[in-house]
Amino acid sequence: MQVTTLSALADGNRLHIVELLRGGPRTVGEITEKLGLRQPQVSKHLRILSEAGLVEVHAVANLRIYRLRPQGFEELDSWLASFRQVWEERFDRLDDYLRDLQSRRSKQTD
Amino acid sequence: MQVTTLSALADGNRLHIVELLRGGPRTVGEITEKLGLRQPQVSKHLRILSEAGLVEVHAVANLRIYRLRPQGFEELDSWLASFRQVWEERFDRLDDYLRDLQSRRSKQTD
DNA sequence: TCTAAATATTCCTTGACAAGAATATTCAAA
DNA sequence: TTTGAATATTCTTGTCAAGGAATATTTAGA
Repeated sequence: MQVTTLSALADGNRLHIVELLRGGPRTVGEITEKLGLRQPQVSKHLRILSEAGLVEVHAVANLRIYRLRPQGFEELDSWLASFRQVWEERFDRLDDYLRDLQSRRSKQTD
Repeated sequence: MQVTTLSALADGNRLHIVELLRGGPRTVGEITEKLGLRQPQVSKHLRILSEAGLVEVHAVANLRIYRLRPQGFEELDSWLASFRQVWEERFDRLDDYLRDLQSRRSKQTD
């Protein structure tokens, strides 16, 4: 799992941007207005999301239309999926671990 | 979606800890050894993961056994699921958006 | 060509966070 | 009860990232 993807999402404003874009493509100006931020900050956040592969741009005249980029979320999704499998198969291995621990300790005292 | 969850995961060392714990419960000492970090840093990282609800502790004597806490990942999982739905239903709404844009612009020139 | 709108970039300052070092706490065993 | 092992906490320092302000860039239209 890439840290850059998670770092990009680990910010309130960027999370808001992503959730706004879930409703469809948006212009920088629209995002700025909807979130009540200043335009330069929005551009900076979009750059970070873009470098993480989570959004992509489409230029029309002097407008920049941003939209989500599903591939950017895929890695995160399959990473989480791998955990789901672990939990379903052998959810709580604490008991096993405690037994192991017990036997290791009794060996020490041998 | 909680920022604290994502922030907790947005760190290389903590990601490693989580992936190590995917293999089952581990002691602070074991984590320290496996990751080649210093013990205090591991305790600090575990505290952050713990406060984010991603891991939980079980105390045995002077050992602390940490394990993953599935509920902590659930929110992230269902958040991602909500995106999956959006993509499957109406993946690329860029064309629609561009049409809207076009019509809005032509109205301006009227 | 000039202007205004939309967006990106740069520079600066401040706050948060990670690592290091030292120390405190808790527990089992002698 | 003292000691050593396992773990947590505190304090300090350096680094990085976010926001603010100012400015650059691009484009359509007059």
